[in-house]
Amino acid sequence: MVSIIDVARLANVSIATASRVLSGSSHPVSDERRARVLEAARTLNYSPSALAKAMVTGDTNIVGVIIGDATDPYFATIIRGVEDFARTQGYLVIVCNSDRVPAMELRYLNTLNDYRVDGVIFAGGGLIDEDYLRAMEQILEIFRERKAACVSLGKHLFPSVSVLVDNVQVIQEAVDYLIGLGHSSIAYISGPGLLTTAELRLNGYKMALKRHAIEQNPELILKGDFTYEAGLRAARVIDALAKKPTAVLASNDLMAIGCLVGLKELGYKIPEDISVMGIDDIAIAQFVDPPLTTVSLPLYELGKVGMESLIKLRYGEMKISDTLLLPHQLVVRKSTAQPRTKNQGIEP
Amino acid sequence: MVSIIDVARLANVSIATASRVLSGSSHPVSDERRARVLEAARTLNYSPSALAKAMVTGDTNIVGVIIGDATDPYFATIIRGVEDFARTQGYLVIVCNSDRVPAMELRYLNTLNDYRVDGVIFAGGGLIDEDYLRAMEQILEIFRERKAACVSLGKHLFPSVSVLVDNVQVIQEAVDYLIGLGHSSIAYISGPGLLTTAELRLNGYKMALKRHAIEQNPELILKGDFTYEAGLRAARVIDALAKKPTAVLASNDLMAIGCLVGLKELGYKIPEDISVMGIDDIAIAQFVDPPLTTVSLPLYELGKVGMESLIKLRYGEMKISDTLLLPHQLVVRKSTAQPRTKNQGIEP
DNA sequence: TGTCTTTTAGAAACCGATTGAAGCCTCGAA
DNA sequence: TTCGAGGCTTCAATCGGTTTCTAAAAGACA
Repeated sequence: MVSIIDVARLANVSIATASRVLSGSSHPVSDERRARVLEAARTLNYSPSALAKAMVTGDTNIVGVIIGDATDPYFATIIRGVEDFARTQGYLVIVCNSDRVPAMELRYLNTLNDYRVDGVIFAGGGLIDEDYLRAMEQILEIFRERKAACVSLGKHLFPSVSVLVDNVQVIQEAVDYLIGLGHSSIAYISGPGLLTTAELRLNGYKMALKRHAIEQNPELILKGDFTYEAGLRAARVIDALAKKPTAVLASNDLMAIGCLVGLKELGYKIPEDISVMGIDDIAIAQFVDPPLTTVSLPLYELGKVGMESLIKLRYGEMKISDTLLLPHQLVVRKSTAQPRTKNQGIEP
Repeated sequence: MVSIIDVARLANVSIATASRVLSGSSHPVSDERRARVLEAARTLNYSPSALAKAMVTGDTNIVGVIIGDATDPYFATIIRGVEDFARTQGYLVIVCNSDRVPAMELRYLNTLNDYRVDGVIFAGGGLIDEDYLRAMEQILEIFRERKAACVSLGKHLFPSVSVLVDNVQVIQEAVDYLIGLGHSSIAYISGPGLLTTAELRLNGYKMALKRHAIEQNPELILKGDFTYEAGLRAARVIDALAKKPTAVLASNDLMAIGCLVGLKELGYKIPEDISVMGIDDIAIAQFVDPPLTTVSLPLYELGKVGMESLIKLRYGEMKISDTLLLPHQLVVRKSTAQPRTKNQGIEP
């Protein structure tokens, strides 16, 4: 591999001079020597070692992104946002699929620290787990000492810049919309209990019902895990219910779609027999039949702004305690409608 | 940041000894000193610099993956396969969204080379472009000199280990299946012309027709670009045709789904009025209505085997000229059926 | 001509590891 | 007593850059 030494030798200048020309230093170099260095670099096909540079300057221009699963459109869109912005700023992105397993996240974080990444972005909601949090705070302390940035795109229980959507509000608007349509028996498919996102969204559901003075029915709160299959299972549970709801709100689109497909297979007409609604507005949502009513979250933007915040945090233009809130929007499609008979779900 | 020097000092041993126990060298170290080093590393919260290590050993344990777009389920699945296997082998994965723009790919490759990645994986088909190829071969020559591996998951026109599916065969089986159903007027939505994958698939279509002695109708070959929107447009073109086909084969699922949705909007019943079929079997394919008949490609496996090959290539267990062929499988769902009236599409 | 700036060049330290070669004990054999 | 062999340790070179600090050359001015 050709090094800066070879370039310097060929150009007949010192290593220092070669470095200054090649790295765009502000230190003055005569035009004549500058040209010689550039010429030498070109003929030798010189490629400066980013590793060596990182060792001395202290920053790698690499960031890590911890996601649940790249095949989940939710995370895929976030990644794209992160990477697009990272590229424009000269950063490279390492993607880490943790499947939301605490031990996996911690292992990744240690490895990323070994590589001295300039920062880490946590996509998706935070894990609620004592041991995890303790370990997390310890490793993040090391990051902080290194002045590596920590950004999370969702509520996390450790210190980090947060780029958020108002999850409680998101669900409340969804429930408001369904109630506005005339529904009062609304099933809810929740996310996994140990995720902040799931907890917030469930709270939103409960608060919205309370605000409308609708009594909570524990039977209508179904446990899910944000996967398509969970939605399918929920459909079967709903089908087996004595008093069926007139609408189902899933806490993410993947489950909503699973539920929609499951209900259709069981003979329900959507939205005539039952309305189905999701959250997120992933790309698939518009392709299913009927197209899914949902709340659009700024997934791509979340990634982009997250990456932007990471850089600002590094340059001292933001504080670790800063929080950004991004807007969401209700998207009405065809999977929701007025209930066939008013209150049909409540009165047996 | 605490370095190995600090650990050595605290353990009261030389740096060399500290390095030997910390890096798992085979060089003998007495149990007593070994224990002291381990203890010191733990109390200091020592995190070995992977950068420094990479500088001296020459390998970074980082690989780059060049994809079109992370939000395309096709690439997302491949990435997941790559990353899952990479992790088990101690590699980190840098994801590069090139949108298949030649200049973007080249830029990424240069950057990845600056970081001295151990190898690069090209996901998806190769670009057909003279200038691109020339530049590509030049930069890949540098990779080769560094003994960095180059693997492509699809046919590329530069030297690399290839992990492939038989694209021609895939399409032929799809066409065979449609013809077996009784179709003889089959529209085809192609991919972008400058992609090997698109070219191969189109050839497969033409060869299959020829084999069945069906005359090619240029009107039925529609230009697409592998996006959902291209499928929508194709639906409108088909609708405007005087002699309508009885089946549409899209060269990927995204376009098939676009076409399916588009045709439904135009009032066609699928599959009664017209059969629609895709290629890839991305996850969405089973959620659309009707579920899409397609050919399942081993996307995850492609990524996994690709990463595996990269490592084998590095260790001399494979040659750059090696090619692996992975199996595909026809998946019949509900979007295809016998044509309503035999030969309706051919006789006006 | 001598002195004082201003430019520009280069020598050398440093980032944090790995590793080949050399050195030091200790023990057993001659 | 001397020598050789093994087992551990350590020294120091190395990877490929950046940057501080010193110094030389050139120009300005009296």
